[in-house]
Amino acid sequence: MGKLDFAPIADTTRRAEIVALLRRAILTGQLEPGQKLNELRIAEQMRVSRAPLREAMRELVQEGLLTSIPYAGTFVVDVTAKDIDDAYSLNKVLDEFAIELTWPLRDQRFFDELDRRHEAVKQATRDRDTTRQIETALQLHGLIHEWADNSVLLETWQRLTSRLQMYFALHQRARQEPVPAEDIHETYVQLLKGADMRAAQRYAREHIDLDFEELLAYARSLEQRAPKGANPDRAGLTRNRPEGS
Amino acid sequence: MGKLDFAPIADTTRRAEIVALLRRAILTGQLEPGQKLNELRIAEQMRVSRAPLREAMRELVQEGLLTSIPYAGTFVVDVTAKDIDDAYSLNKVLDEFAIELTWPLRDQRFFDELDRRHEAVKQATRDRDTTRQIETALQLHGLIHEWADNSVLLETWQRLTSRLQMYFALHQRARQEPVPAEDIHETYVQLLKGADMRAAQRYAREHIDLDFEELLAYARSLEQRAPKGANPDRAGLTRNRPEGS
DNA sequence: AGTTGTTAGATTGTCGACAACCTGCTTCTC
DNA sequence: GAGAAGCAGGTTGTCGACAATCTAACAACT
Repeated sequence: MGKLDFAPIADTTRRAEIVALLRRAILTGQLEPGQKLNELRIAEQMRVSRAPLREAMRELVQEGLLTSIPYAGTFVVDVTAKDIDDAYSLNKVLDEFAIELTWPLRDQRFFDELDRRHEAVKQATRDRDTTRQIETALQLHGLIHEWADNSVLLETWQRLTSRLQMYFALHQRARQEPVPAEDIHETYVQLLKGADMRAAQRYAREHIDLDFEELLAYARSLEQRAPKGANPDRAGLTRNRPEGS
Repeated sequence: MGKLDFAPIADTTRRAEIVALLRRAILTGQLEPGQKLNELRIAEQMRVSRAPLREAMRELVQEGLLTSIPYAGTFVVDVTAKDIDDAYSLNKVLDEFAIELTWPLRDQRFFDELDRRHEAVKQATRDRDTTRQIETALQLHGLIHEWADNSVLLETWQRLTSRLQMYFALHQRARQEPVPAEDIHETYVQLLKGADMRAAQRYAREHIDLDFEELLAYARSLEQRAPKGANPDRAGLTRNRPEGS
């Protein structure tokens, strides 16, 4: 018999598809931060009952892309400069850790995949497809986390990435010019192929800092403006776990 | 007017209470890893409809305490030695980062809270209340993450902690003797009060390693045994995000 | 005997309707 | 006119029932 590994079959539940749809809408900025999600309206648009939609929203709440206030509504999380700062500083730590874990595991397949993803970024850049540019760049950076063979690290990084991607999309959408952005990943890729792990870690920090400053400045400028109407009044990020006693 | 900070009102939705109930059941080991959760049965026991129960389960799936296989069921995540190893190694990195962030923010209130939590651990130890012992010890360790003023770090640590607490509870439950455990946190607390940040970071690593080795050995011994019946056949931790194209 | 098709039972996924709740407006009172 | 009480509309939370799917047991066939 042919010894072939079949991929697990796709999730064919409405819930899973709704999650994918909503996530994409949030990450690409089609749903703006702070915006309220009307269950009835969305359910009708998707031709779906509210039950699977609500379950999907619960998942995204836990994923950190939505916030929920009982009996008031579910909203797209709103971006604060501090959130971005927090996410980035943690991201640096995770990157350093990922490089450390990945380093001894690098092989030919790793280098090939690295090149492949790097090429995808360059392609998106040539196409001036900014959304895809963000997506591919994050996938390139994600390789070290996938390769590190630490499921908890990967999961954590993916959560972080979701939010970062949202911020990036928001940023891009605000700027008129679509960020041509030369190939700023070349050095990063080369260092990952090289022999000096410390150098790679150091560069990961500095490189990330680069486009980060710009993003942070933008976030700060956003907060100067008056809070928009759809803003939930006190919907901070403070998840209250009733853990007491 | 009296300037008084009122605590936010409690979540009075069934969903939130169900989440709390289930989480506690999982974290204390009342629900065993790999066990299947029958929706109808649980809903009847809680005198609740399946809708809020399912939403609650979706949250816990995203929280990493449950895994779901469409049309097959939702199960308590099963513990592998590798998971524990992964969680711990990441935890070390996070601890180091948390200490770094917290260090300049330490003040009298921090020290007071540190002592308070330390006292809680000692009390639980005197009471021989192993479950509470785990809970309070994790709360003591959590202080640096709460104090670090980085919401993303805190959230990440809480996710990690949930799973670690589950592992600990499983471990404790398996051992007959309830781990009297002297005051192994004394040095840790003293170092956090001291002036040498590096020393505190170093000790956090080593100290954690201490009880970790024992836990890891237990996890490995678990994997020697044949897989139990209620085990979902191929329910790996691979969350598949259909992100493609 | 081993494999394949069928069927009954149980469980999960989804739906439409009702109840609880919040919001804004109107009305009433002073 | 200002403020409180009450009503109407809309939205979220919950419920019970139905549809889709899986599992296991049994029958039929090679």
